[in-house]
Amino acid sequence: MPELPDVEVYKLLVEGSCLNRRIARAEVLDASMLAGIGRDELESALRGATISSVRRHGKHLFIGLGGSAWLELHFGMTGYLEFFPEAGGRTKHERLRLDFEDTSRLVYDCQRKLGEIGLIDDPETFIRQKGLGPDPYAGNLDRSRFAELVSSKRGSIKAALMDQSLLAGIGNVYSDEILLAAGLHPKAKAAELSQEDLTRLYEAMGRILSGAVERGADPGNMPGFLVAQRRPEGTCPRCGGSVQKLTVSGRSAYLCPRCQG
DNA sequence: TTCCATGTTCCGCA
DNA sequence: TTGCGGAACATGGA
Repeated sequence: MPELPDVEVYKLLVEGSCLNRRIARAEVLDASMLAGIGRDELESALRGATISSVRRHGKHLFIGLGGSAWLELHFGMTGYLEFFPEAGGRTKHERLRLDFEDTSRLVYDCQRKLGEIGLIDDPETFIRQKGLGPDPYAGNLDRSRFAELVSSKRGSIKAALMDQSLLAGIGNVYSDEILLAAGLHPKAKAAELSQEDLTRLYEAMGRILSGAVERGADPGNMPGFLVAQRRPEGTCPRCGGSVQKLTVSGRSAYLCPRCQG
């Protein structure tokens, strides 16, 4: 589920397990996922590099390779990272494998291949070129700026939250979580929200994103969240009522009609 | 077999 | 100009 909280968890994983490790061997297992670089070029850029830092903006992860190069990862709908302390760890749909000198291994897996693997010089430039909006995690975006951005959109509030050029990192699942926590209907017009609505929304966003990261963004370990109820017969984690499914701006939206009337 | 899926991008149409 | 619906991408589970 690679939205902001998931990618933040991957960032913490790489920071906790790969920092200062030197890559002995890099293997691209599916070159069709590479963006703007060839297999040989990427593998040789990775080989011998030491992981020096990790950054995240929205749904993008940037792994510093020392010097001025960064490995850039996007996870599409099905991508994830897994770290293996021992040699030989495998996952089902490996697309990139980094073997460190101490035989530990980091695998990028992406079943549906809708993600992206790239090599960039500078995250700031990349973010600008992609046209990504500010990242709303952990106080990176203040309330008044958030209100200004959201109010500037003409469409639904759900579409606004998911617009990566407005705010980077919120996708379909977390937009639903945030709207339930704020008690706002996904089809409400962004530009028509009151200051009180915007404040509730901002605070709900902060709580949901931080809460999800604290729980490892694991749907099986997120009591009080809507994520496990995205199904027929799902019940609202706040009031116990039935969850409703709608299509909003082309995506499936789950909501509680009672809490989000 | 058909429908659906956490993302992004492009096209046509309001 | 903005936004929406639909399709495409690639793959697999229900």
